[in-house]
Amino acid sequence: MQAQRTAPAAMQERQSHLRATTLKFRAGQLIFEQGQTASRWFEVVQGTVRTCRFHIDGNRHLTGFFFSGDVFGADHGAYGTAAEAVTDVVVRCFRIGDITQEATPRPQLDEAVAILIRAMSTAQRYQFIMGRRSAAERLAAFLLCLKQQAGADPRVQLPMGRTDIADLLSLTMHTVSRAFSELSRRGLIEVEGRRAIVVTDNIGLCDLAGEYPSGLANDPDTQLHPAATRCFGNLSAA
Amino acid sequence: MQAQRTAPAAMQERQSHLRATTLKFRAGQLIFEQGQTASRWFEVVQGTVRTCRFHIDGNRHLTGFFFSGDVFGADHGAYGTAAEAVTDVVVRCFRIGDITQEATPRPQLDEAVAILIRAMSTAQRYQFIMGRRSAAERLAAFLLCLKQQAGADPRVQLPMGRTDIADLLSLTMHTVSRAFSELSRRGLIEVEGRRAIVVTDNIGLCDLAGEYPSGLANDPDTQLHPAATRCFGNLSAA
DNA sequence: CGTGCGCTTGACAGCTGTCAACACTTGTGG
DNA sequence: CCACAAGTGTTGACAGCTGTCAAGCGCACG
Repeated sequence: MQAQRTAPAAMQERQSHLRATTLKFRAGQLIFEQGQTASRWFEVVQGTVRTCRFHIDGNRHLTGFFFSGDVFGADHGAYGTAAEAVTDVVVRCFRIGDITQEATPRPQLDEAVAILIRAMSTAQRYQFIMGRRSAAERLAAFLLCLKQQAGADPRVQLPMGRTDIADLLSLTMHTVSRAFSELSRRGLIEVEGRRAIVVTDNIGLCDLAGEYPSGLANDPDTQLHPAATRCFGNLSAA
Repeated sequence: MQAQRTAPAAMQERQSHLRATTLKFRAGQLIFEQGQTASRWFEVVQGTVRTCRFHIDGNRHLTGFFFSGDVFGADHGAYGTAAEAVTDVVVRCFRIGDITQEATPRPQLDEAVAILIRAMSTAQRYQFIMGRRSAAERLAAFLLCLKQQAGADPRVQLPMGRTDIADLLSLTMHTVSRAFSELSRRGLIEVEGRRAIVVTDNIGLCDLAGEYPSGLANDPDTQLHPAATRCFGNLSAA
C-alpha cells in the first residue's frame, strides 16, 4: 500500500519535467472526491493521506495509505476513489492534462506509465492480503508494509486510527483491536499507545503474514508447500 | 474483472499500430508464469483466460477472467500473475518491449496507458467486491459482471468451474456452491447445469450486489444510506 | 457401463460481526 | 483547574456465516 513510494531518483526526474503547486490540508479534510474529474495527481510531501470508496449501503473501503514520497490520484477521466488527509498534510499537485493527447510531452507520459504500474502492483498486493486470510494475518501483513515504509526502525508509527485500518483490511474496528491484542499476546509486537507499535519478533510476524523477511526464499531448507514454488515464479528469468 | 474488454475502436487502433502473433492454448495450459519476464501482452480472440497468484501456503488467488476482446499480461518487468487457459483459447500476442524506452512508438505507449488504466479500475472494482461482503453478495456481483459481458441475454455462460469462482471471490468451493443455491432459492437466478445460469430477477440481483441496474441512481425516490451519495461522487463534474 | 472428477449438501467448529459495556483521551466550557 | 461530553479504543457475550470434514450425487469421459 506504500509500494507507491517513489525512489529519490524518480522524484528528481519528475521535478525536472513537471510544474508543481504546493497545497496544505488539515487532518480529515477532503482532497478530492470519488467521481470528480481527475485533473491533477498528487505527491505527498509530509503527512499521511488515505484513498477511499463508498458503497451504496454506506460502507467505506480504504484502498491505500500514502506517505511522504508516495503518489496518489493518478487516475484517468474521473477519480476512482476519494482522497482525504489522515493527518495535516503537505502535497505537491501536478496537472494531469489528458495524457493520451498527442501534445503531452514524452517524459510526463513515461512517468504516468511508471506511476500506473506501481499503483497496479500495489493494488494486486493489496488484493492478496485480503484474500481468504484471518484478521491477525491481514494485520501482520499491513504492519509489515508500514515497517518497510519506516525502514530499519523496529518502532512503527500508526498515523491512522483503528477504523481506518479496519476499512483497509475489510474488518471491523473491534476485530482489528482484537488482532492487535492477539499479536501482542503472541509476543510478535508491543503496542505503545494508539499511535505506535514495536515489532519484537520480525520473523514471526513475517511468517504469520506469509512473507519472507527478505522478500524471497533464500534458504533452500525452508519448508514450502509444493504449490508455493509458483509463488515466486521463474526466478532465473527475473 | 471483464472491464478490460476493449472497445472495437480501440481494437482497430491497436491492430493498426502493432504487429501481432496468433497463439492457441488448450484448456488448463499455462500461458505465462508469475515472476516471468514480461515480454509480451495478450488479447483474447476466443475462449476464457484466468490470471492467478500463488501464496506461500499454497493458496491460489485469481485476479481476473478475460474473454474475447479483453487484454491481459500488460505488466512491466515481470508478470505479477500467472495466466492460464480456462477453456481452449486463441490469443493475439504483442511485444511489450520496454515501454519506457525512448524508442517506443507513441501509439504503443498510449495503448499501454489506456490498458493500465482500465486494468487499474478493474482491480479496484474487484477489491471492492471482496470487501466485507457476504458470499451471496459477492457471487451476485460476479454474475452481474459476467452478464454485462454477455449483453442483453439473460442466460449467462460460466466457462470456469466453481473452484475458479471461489478463488476469485476468496471463498471456498463449498460456500460458492451454497451461494448459488441461495440465489436460486431466492428466485434471483436459475441454475442450468454447471456451465450456465439464467438471471430471473435482474433488479433483485443488482440490489443484492449493491449495484444499480443502470449503473447509477436514476430514481430520486430510491432510499439511500446518507453516506451512499459519496458512492457516486460529484455527478455534475463527471 | 464403469470410473473419476466436479459439484452439492449436511454437520460441526471456529472466526468475525453485532451489540453492549467500559476505559481512556481529547476538547470544551465553566 | 476541574467537570463534562464526545470521540476513540478495548474487551466480553453471543449469533451468524464460512471453512473444514465428510458423504453422496451426477455428469463427462473412457
